[in-house]
Amino acid sequence: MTYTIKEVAEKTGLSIYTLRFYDKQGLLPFVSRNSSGYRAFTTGDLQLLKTICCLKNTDMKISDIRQYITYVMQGPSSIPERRTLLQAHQQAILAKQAAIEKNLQEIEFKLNIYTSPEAETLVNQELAVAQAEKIANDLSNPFQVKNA
Amino acid sequence: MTYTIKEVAEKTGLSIYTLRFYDKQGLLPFVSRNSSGYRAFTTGDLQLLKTICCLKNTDMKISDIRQYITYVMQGPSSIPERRTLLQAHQQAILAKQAAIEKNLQEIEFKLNIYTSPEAETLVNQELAVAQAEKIANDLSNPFQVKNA
DNA sequence: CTAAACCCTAGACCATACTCTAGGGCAACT
DNA sequence: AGTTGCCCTAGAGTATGGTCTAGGGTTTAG
Repeated sequence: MTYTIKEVAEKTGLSIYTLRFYDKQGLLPFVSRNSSGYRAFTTGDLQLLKTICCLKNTDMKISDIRQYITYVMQGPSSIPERRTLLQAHQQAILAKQAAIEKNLQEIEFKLNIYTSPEAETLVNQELAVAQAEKIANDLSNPFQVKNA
Repeated sequence: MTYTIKEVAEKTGLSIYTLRFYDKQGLLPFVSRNSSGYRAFTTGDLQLLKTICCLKNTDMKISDIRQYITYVMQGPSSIPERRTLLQAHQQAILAKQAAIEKNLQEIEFKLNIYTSPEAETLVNQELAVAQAEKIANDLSNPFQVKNA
C-alpha cells in the first residue's frame, strides 16, 4: 500500500502545494514515483516526512533539513554528521525555549497589570511619567490627549 | 537625556535598519523627533521598545504589534483591548511551547539512537525495512547503495 | 467514451521581515 | 571651508517559505 499526495496532505496537515514545494527543494528524495509519474508515499516515507515536520516545526531552515535528509539517504556512514547536525539544532531549540519562557513571563507581568483592579491607575502613572519625560527633553507629546 | 538611533540599536541588538523599518511600519509612534528631525528616544521609549521586542521574539506579527501599540497610544481606555490581545498571544505562546517540547523530545529520541553504540545496526535495520517496502510496492530504490 | 477527480511540471506570484542604496542634511573638529 | 560621522527618507532588493496558475496527462465511475 502507498499513499497519494492528497492522502499525505491530509495525514500531515501540510498542503499539497507545500509537499510539492518540499520535493522541489530536495526534502523528499526518498519518495518514489509510480508508472504514471505520480508520487507514491510508503509508510517509511511518512515516517521521514514526520521527522521533516518535526525539524520544520522547530524552525530549522529548509536548507538544513535538506542537509539532514541528504545524510539519511547516504546510509549509516553519515551517522556522525547527522548527530552533529541534530545536536546543534537541539541546542538552538533549548536556547529558543529559554528565550520564549523569559518573554512569556514579561507578557504575563503586563497581563497582571492589565487585569488588576488598579490597572487604570497604573497605566495612567506610566503614561504621566512618559509624557513628563518628553516635555523635560523639549519633545512633542506623541500620546493621545484625553478629551475629558 | 535621550538616545540616538545608533545607541538604541546597540542597546537592543536590533539594527538601525530594523528600527527605522519598525518606525515605518507604525511600531514606534511614541518616538519624538528633535529640532533636526532626528529620532530622540527617551527611557520610556526604550521600555516600550523592549515590549515590542518581547512580542516580536515570541513571533507576534508586526501588524498585531502595531495594533497593541496603537492601543497603548490611546491611553487607559484601551486596557480591555490590550488585555484581550495579550491574552490571545499568551495562549499562542503556550501552544507553541507545548509543540516545541513535543518536537524536542522527538529529536532527542533520534539523537539517542545516533549516540548509542548500536546506532549503525539500528539505522541499517530502518533502512532495510524502508527499502523492502519500496520493492514490495514495485518502486525504485531511492537510497544510496552501499559500495562495499 | 466521456466527465470528474485526480496527478504532474514550470514558473509566476505573494507575504513577511528585513536590508541596503541613493541622495541629501546636520554637527563637530581641524 | 572641509572632512568625518552621524542623521534622514524613499524606495529598491533580498531571503524565506510558501501558494497558485496554466497547460497537460491519468484514472475511474457512469
